[in-house]
Amino acid sequence: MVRPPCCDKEGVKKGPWTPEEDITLVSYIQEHGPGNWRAVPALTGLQRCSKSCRLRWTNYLRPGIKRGNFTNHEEKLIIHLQALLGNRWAAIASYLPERTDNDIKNYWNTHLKKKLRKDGPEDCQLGPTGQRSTCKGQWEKRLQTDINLAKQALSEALSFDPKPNDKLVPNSTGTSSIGENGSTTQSSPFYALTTDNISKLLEQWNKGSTSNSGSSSTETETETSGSGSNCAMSPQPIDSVVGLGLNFCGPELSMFESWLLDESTDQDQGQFYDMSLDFDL
DNA sequence: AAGCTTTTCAACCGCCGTTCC
DNA sequence: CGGAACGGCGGTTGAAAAGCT
Repeated sequence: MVRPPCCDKEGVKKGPWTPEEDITLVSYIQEHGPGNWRAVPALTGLQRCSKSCRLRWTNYLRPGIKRGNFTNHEEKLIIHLQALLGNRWAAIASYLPERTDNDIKNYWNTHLKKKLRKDGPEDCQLGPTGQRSTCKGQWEKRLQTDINLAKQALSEALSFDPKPNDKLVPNSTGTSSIGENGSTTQSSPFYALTTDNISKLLEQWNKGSTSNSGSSSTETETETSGSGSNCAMSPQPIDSVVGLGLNFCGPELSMFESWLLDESTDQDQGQFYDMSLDFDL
């Protein structure tokens, strides 16, 4: 049985929001806070469905949203995160608190996809095993495949006992972590890629790039400190990189970190692919 | 200047997982 | 426990703006 659309009622307005509607919604949320969206239309008198209200708030009216051009830094962050997480825009957006998932999604679809396609021939020449593959798939999709492979492998290797001298630093989820300086604290060839670790990586990168990335002269990275509140990479728990709680026993951190953070990713991507298949479990 | 095409992005749609009753 | 409702997410659409001829 197919549930009828939530807004499939008479008298429910669709289309662009008017300033008056925005004011009504903002006033309500200022008073009651966001949440309980189903009550919003009734309590505000807005002729909108609850979903529409929530969307308008989260994508447009919510304070702290940065609009306008994406900085070079943000762009690279999105590209890296998209490669890691796939089209999980909400997860990606959790690393760019000033951007909405919708914004990031739009930016990806309108700018970055095109950009990557343009750069495609180089990016897509080598597949994970080094052989040529079609550019159509794009390297980030193959990465996802690799992650899935790793997930499968991990489930088979659950009984794997770390060697005593594997200096993995367990975190709350029982996986390893990155040291405070952002570098790996262990020399083990295995490194558990967790949300926590990515957060730290990105945090490091953020710090580093604020001082040296400034390739975009029109918009500096200092924008991110504008609000000062939640613009630090909030490690708001996103789903594990590979979802489903997989702790990705992937390539050595230094390699992965290079791949993730390096400005020129081409070379490292290839290396990363090679490595992703090297740890044959 | 006008008409056509392309690009952008706000908003909608539908699915899915979670919560509530 | 099961069904309904809700909230959240990703994909898609379409109107407006921008660019091009």
